[in-house]
Amino acid sequence: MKLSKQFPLNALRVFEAVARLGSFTRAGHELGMTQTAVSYQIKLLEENIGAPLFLRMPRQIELTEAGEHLAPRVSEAFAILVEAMASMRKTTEETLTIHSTATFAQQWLSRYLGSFQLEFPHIAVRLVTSGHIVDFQKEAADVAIRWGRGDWPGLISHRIMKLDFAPMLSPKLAAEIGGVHEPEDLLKLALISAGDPWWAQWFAAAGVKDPDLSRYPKSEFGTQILDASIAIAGGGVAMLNPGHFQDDVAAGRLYQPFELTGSDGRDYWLAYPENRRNVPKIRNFRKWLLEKFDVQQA
Amino acid sequence: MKLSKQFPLNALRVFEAVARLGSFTRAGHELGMTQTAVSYQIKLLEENIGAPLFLRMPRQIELTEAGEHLAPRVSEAFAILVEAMASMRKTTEETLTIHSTATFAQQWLSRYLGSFQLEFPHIAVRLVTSGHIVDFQKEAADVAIRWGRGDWPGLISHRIMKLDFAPMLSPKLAAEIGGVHEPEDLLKLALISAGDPWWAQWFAAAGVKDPDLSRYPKSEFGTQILDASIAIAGGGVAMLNPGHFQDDVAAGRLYQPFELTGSDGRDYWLAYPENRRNVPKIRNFRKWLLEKFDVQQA
DNA sequence: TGCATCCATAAAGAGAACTTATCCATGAAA
DNA sequence: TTTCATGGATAAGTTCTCTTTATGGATGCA
Repeated sequence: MKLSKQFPLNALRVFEAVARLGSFTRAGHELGMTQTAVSYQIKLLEENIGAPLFLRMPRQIELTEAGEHLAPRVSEAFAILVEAMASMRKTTEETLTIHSTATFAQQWLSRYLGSFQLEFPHIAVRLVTSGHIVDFQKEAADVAIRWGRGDWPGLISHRIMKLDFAPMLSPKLAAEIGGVHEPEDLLKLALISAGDPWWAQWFAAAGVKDPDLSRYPKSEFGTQILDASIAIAGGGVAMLNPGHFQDDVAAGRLYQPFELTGSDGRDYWLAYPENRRNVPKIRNFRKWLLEKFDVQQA
Repeated sequence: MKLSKQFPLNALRVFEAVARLGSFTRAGHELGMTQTAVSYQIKLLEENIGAPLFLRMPRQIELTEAGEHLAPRVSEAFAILVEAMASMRKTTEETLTIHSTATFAQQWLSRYLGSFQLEFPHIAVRLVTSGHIVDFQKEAADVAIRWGRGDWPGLISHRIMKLDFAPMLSPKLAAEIGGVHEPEDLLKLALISAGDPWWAQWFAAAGVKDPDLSRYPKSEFGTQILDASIAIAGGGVAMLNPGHFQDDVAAGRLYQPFELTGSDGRDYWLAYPENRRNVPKIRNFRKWLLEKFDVQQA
């Protein structure tokens, strides 16, 4: 179906109002234009069709046969458009799409999102976890939780969590080797995702010279969640973000032998497009999230 | 349902084309506008909705979830509008509404209209007979057959038949009184619609002095058809337009004793609004009608 | 590496649509 | 009957949306 540029959409909109209100003047009033403009549009439409749509009586107008035929179809079509646009606006206003790293989603969001829903029951949340960094141009995302340096152009970023890391293992495994007292003790155990640069960085910070990490398998699992699962199962020592695994530590599933944490200068950030900072659902989410992390807000 | 002036109808039209063709450039081409204009309209719509409708990939675009949701509704609505307008145009282009006097409709149009339908099979004819003079402003009429002086402002008028009149009666009735030889003979018979000024006018033209028409009943029947029926039934002499009753004369039902006809300067005219003279159905009807009456055409 | 394709942006221009001012016709009220 | 209020039509001038022109950036293809 082709809709040429000269299809009189505006005139039809005006016609709909006039047909419904039975008056040029009233229609103009509703549409926020003068009676003259209404008259002009109706004339345009009548010329386009080639037949009068209204009978001009002294102090009133009446639909002609043609107008009587056209009116219901026009209002039906416009009703569909209005309804479609309304539902569109509603869903975009009321569903918040969060892109997040898998780890953050699982270890943090999944636990606390409930309180957000309670606080903002009319906002539906769609949580999308993806490995790659979100491009707001290309994905229908409202906000993203990323890690990095927070210097993304066009985005507003709030640091929500320091991304530091420390070795963690199951208390049982630690006991098996008579406890972990010195950083070097860790080298007796399997290092999970040993290829991760965080290992070398942490050992360097701990003053361990030449830990020879090359003798461990180089496999990497990509998400801390997996590393953590292995560690909890006693499969070795994982390099994890303590902030994410406080619960497991508290429950005795994981044990962090050293306070020392490493950091590569990258942290967790909440980010969203600068030009959408005032969209209510985004503002609400930002406020809620930053409060949870006790971040000073502007 | 209210459709405010800023409801983005144009943008929706553009959106429909883009969604269907999958390209700003192609949509612009179809709509007869540049890619830039399409881009502008889509952006407008996206701002109005508050969510992107297309994912901008390097060399292609893709509907977002939102766009995917909106597109079918929009095309449905526009399909209804297009269909309604098309059927509207079609019926107004293809049905010709003729307003006519009852006499002309019955005595002339009803007999010859068939040949018009044969010649223009795609034009449907609606024939409306009405006593009052048609106001093209107030009635959905395309053409009118009227009698008068042809000097109606805003209308184009073609004289199609002289409106003259002559006494007519049934041959049988004429024989009963030994034939009608002199105008005075008519006064022996009942004069139908004797109050009609045409009687006085005709007798004056015939040189009959003081016919004393007041002794006849003053009843008038309004249409020549009725007068004619009475005359055919032998109920008296009627003052009729010979042009309308040629067939009855030929068939021996009526008899016109004198060649002399009266006229009050008013004739039958085909009339239609000046500004619609080039509407095809009107042009076709005018040509056909004037040919039937051998009228010189411009 | 160069060319073609496709969309985005900025600035300037065109033209449709709107407003102001005025008129006309009619019905109701004085 | 005259006057006033209502509702629409018309003409001319103006506004402002939409469009185009010009340009740039990104990507895929040869």
